[in-house]
Order: sequence, then structure tokens, then C-alpha cells
Amino acid sequence: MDIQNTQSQMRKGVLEFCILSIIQQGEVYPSDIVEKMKLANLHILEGTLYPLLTRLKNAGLLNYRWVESISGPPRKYFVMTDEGKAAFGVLLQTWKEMATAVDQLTEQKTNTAENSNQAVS
Amino acid sequence: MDIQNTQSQMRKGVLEFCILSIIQQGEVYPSDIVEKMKLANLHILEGTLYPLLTRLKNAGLLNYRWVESISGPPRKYFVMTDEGKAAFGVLLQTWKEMATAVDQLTEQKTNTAENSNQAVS
DNA sequence: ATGCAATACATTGATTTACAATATATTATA
DNA sequence: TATAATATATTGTAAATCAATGTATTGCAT
Repeated sequence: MDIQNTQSQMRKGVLEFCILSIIQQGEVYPSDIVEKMKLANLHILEGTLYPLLTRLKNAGLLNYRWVESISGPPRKYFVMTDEGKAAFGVLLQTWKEMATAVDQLTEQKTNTAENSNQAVS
Repeated sequence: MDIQNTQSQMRKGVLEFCILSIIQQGEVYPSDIVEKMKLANLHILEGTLYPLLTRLKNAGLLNYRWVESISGPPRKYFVMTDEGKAAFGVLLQTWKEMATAVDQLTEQKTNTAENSNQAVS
């Protein structure tokens, strides 16, 4: 239990949401996603990403099509389904609400007698 | 794999951070934390909270003291250690950076030829 | 006194999931 | 034909939340 663990927990929580967001903005294949996440300082490994994309595909939120590459094996390009777009809308709302709640919860308040929860011992 | 799972993942990610924040704002015992988290729409169960508090205590971020209750068994009131305060500062910074990154990542952009990553098939 | 309800701390077993390491396959090039 | 680069995919491990219980203390009604 160290602080880096807590930090990575925070990042984990938004992984799926961010990946859906990336795919919603345009057709991408896994390496595109890894790169875009890295730019946002939200690193994800391939061993995490592939099962996650498979889960999202099986859940009906994503589809893919094979695309030939000029320099290597063919790639799976992922796109959102209508169901995926709807789900993303819900998650966007959830994110906004949660971010607001966390910001409020972490607001630094002066610890006066009125708002403190000091125990009476 | 459904959308509620992804939503709860998002909430899980900030659990420890929020709990540290609550304790930093004043001495509390576990039921206070459950209540405050519920108000923020970030529900946590006792079976999750007790081990989590023990982890944070063993990591040196928290301390507690026993306080007699007027209506029931004694309570463990938790307070931050200096180390805990420092860790919270780091996590607050991490949260702010991550929230900014996620907001940027989920910004709705017009999908023009310039910023799209459309595959050439 | 005794039993019961409420409150509070705590543990156990199951499930999920991210990660590290590795495996499999394809393409281009030396 | 061997090697490097690229790409998809799986396996085993570890960590953490949750639901369900367990244990203990206090106050109150009978």
C-alpha cells in the first residue's frame, strides 16, 4: 500500500471511459489508443487493452474491421456502435458528476467548530 | 460487462483519495465516512472501508484513537499523520492533473480530415 | 437478571481486472 | 531463409471490492 498504488487506482478507474472516448472520436487500432493514452499521461499496456476491447466488443459497444497495413500485419480498426455511443453519453455524464463531487469533497475548508466533526470524548 | 460496472470502476478509482480527504478535514469514525461518501454519491460498504482504513493506518498515513459513544460500543476516530497529509497533497495534484487530462480527452471535436485518424483501407 | 435490538469493528470467500511475461502470426528486408 | 518490426492474443499472478457473516458492546424492556 503506497501512494503510487492509489495513483494507479485513480487512473484505472477512467480507463474504459477514456478508451471509449478515443474510439468515439474516430476509427483507431490498438496502437493508436496506447499512444493517445500515453499523451494524456494515462498509460495502458497491450495486455490490458486487448482483453478490454474484446469485452467492449462482446458487450455490443464496439465493432471492428480488418484493415491492411503497408508495414506489417493487418490491423483491427475499432468503431462505436449506436449502443456504444449511448453508453458513452451516460458515462460522460457520470464522469462530470463524479468530478464535481470529488472537487467539492476535496475543497479545503477552515476547520471551525461549526463544520468540524470533532468527537466528544 | 455492462455500463454500471464501468461507472462503479470510475467511483472505485477515487475511493481512497476521497476518504483521505474526508479524514483530513476533521476527525471521523467509519460511519461518518460512509455517510459523507453517500452524500457525494460515492457509496462505500463497511466491508470495503474497514480493510481500507487498516491499510492506510499500516502505511502510516492514518492514526486512530478510541472514543466512548453515548449510544453503543466505542468508536475508532481516525486522524491524518504528517505523512498522510503529505500523501494527500500528492494525490490532490494527481487528481487535478488526471481530471484535466480526461476532460481534454473527452472534449467533443469536429472530426475533420486534419484531426481524424481514419484508416486508409 | 435476561433477552433483544442497535451500533460498531472485523473477516471470509468469490469475482473482477490490470499487469508482466510470453505466445502466435504477418510483413518487409538483409 | 533468417531476422527485425509490427500486431493480435493468452496465461498466471496479485490486488481490491463486495456480499455475507461473525464478534463484541451498550442500553432498554420485560
